[in-house]
Amino acid sequence: MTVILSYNIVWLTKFIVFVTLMTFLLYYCIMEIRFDLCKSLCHRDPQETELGKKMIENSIVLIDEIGFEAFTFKKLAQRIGSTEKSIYRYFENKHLLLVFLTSWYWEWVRYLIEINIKNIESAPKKLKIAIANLVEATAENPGNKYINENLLHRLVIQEGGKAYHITAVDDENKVGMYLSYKKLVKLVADIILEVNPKFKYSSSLSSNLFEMANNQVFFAEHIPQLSSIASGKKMNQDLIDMLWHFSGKILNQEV
Amino acid sequence: MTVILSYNIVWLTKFIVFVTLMTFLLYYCIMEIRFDLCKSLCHRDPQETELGKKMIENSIVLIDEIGFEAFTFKKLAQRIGSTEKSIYRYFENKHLLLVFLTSWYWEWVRYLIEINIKNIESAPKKLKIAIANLVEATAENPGNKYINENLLHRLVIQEGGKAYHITAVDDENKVGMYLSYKKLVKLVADIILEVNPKFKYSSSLSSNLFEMANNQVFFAEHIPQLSSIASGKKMNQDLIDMLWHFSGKILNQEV
DNA sequence: CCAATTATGACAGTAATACTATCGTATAAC
DNA sequence: GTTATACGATAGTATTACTGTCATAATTGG
Repeated sequence: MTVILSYNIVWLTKFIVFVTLMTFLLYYCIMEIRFDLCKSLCHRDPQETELGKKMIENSIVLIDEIGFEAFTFKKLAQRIGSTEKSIYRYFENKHLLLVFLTSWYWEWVRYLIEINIKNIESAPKKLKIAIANLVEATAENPGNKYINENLLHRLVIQEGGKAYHITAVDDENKVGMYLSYKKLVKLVADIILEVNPKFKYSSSLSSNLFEMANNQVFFAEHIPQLSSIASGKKMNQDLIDMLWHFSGKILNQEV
Repeated sequence: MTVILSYNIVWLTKFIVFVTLMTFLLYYCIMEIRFDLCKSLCHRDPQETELGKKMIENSIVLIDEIGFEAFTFKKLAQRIGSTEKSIYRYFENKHLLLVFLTSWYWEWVRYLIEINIKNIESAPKKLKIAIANLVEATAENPGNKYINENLLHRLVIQEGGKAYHITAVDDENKVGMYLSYKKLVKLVADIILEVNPKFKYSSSLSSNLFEMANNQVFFAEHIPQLSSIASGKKMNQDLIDMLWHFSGKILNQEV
């Protein structure tokens, strides 16, 4: 009897170890959120290979460190112990890598907003959640093992506009390269219309919330005279309050 | 008597010709508005020489044609029949040329707003004029013989953000490179405070008016799903109406 | 009006950038 | 066990973003 019991305990232990390992494995999988981005963005999807993930992970760090202008595929290759050519097999050029990164970021923000408003009835509450998420897309839970959302957000604040402020903007738009941003802006524009169905400028207010949020953080941190928000611990909350104040006034919603 | 009269007529004619010529000369001088920009922006002030003016005039056209990324001093030199080296004697690099051009533009907008609100008493009217001027800085009167303000405005809409979205933003800010933009934002922020002295976010609303105006034009023309404004003949008026509507709501001013 | 200074053009040169091409090997797929 | 493919290694090219030198033209000062 004691022998059988001890056998059972051994198997139970083994089972528990197995379940724990599977949980970690599952967690590992969940921790690697993958987004279906526009096919034109890359030759090969970097989310599907180890090398590709290394490129994503380290390009974010490197661009954040030295800025997009100084960033080159050669430097990235050196950092991940690969070659320029291998990176070119994934991305046609560094500009498309930037569009990939910003698209991934906007997908991530949309994903966050969507899960957070899922069970919310009140439209103003939805808008409040959307604003909070677009300002602090990183704080709550890290969504990905190899993508540092905090850094990525900083990157989008610093370099995001360069993704579409280019000569070929019309061609790139035609093949759907800015779809992630458009879908996000539409999501929030629809919430805005829920709050005030008669409002004429839902798309402009929506896109301006995103642009203004990032811009005001940039100003607060680098050209403070251009912003009423001060950088520091309270910055994000102050920014959320301001965006919410503006939206409330514009949409005739008393808060 | 007739002889004396005819003599008088000859002198009168000469006088008229002289006055006309002087008027043209004066007009010529007025047509070349010069702004005192930050000394760090250029080695030699291009506004003071023929070659420098050629650089300004043609860099605007060239950047508008091929985009800032593809723009090089070599191409500009070829276009004006000069050499790379000569351009480097005026500007350290193409980035500083861009900062120079955008600064000139912001000085020009501030100049326009200031002369147009000079004799206005009502603060809301001042704000309305400011908004109209920041959207249509070009329409009324061309301010400069060698600078095409229309093109320059398009350039600022397309490439303006790149002037400060750089790694060295803090250093450049320290030496006063963005002073023109700061002064303009301050001018409008003060008008906003005149409209509503209790308003907490005057700087942010002011900078956002400028950023939003340019951004929404860019979206309207290139990624229309991101804007409620449609490109075309009515675009500018629609944009003015929207900015005025937003400002009015935010500042509790019924329009 | 001449001397001195300064601005420009002509030409050369360099390190880095933004790619493209070829080839051998390792690895995964069928 | 062959075949496809992914990757690394190496080489090469046109262009970019500058810097340096020198002769000449234009402007300024006395």
